[in-house]
Amino acid sequence: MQIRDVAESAGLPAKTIRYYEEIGLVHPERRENGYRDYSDEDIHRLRFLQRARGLGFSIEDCRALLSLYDEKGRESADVRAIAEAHLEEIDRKIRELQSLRGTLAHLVRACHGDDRPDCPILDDLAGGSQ
Amino acid sequence: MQIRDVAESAGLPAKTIRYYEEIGLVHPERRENGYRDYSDEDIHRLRFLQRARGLGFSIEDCRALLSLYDEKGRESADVRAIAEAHLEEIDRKIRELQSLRGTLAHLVRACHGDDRPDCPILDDLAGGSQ
DNA sequence: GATAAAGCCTCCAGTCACTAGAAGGTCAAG
DNA sequence: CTTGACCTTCTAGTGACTGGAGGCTTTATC
Repeated sequence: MQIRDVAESAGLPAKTIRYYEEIGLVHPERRENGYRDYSDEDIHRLRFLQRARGLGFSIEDCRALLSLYDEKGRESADVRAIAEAHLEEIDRKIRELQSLRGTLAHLVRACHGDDRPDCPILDDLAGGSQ
Repeated sequence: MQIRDVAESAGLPAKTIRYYEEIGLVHPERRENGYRDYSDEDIHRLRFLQRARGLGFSIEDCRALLSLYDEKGRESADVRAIAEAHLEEIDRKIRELQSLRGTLAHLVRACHGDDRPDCPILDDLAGGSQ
């Protein structure tokens, strides 16, 4: 299968697929004319990547997950550890964003938002916690 | 004031302060020896940047906010518009992360996480929604 | 006065995960 | 035989820094 069809079937842009090859996540064959030729196995790996990236795993996480996937005798605990670390990271980000949201929402509420120049948002940014 | 002290007083690494100059957010004077010399005004702007970046505003948002800050006759509505757009962006990110969290937490719960090789996390990544 | 350490300068390269675009080869249809 | 849609490689750009090399200047110590 050539790159265009793989792109459609895996839900990834062709550029991205070439990039994944460059960093060693897939290794498609080449035809005589130099075109990439993807096996079912390659397509499978690309779908795996598409899903894992969609869940926010980093490329390095994906590399680790793929190698665990290749490994027949792996322990599910290893996979779970990666997923749990990622979950914690997500929780940390959510908490951070929520706290940020609180501060900003407070400032937006305080600003009258009309044609007058005085603005609590700028005032806070300029010297808030001094 | 020279860069080291500014860095401490604004809570930004010296490298970052030089970078902000490179992209035109501050314009410190130079001494005879070529060292940067920051005025109170410069330091003020850098603190402003540190706070705004801390609230997650992009550099371009910061540039806009600073120019509104400089502008005596600005309308607070302009500032509020930037802040509100940013708030929506934050809300969008929080929602996305929460949905992602749900999916991932579900997978982690389903995985027994022991020394056996079968693993619902990998199974899902490999062929989840087909 | 000599020297060493700390601090300043510029410039280049790297980060992450792509993405855009240029220049050129290949293939199928009309 | 030409057109147009593919494919290839290569380089450079994104955002917001960060690290490091190589080379001044200043400050502290002997």
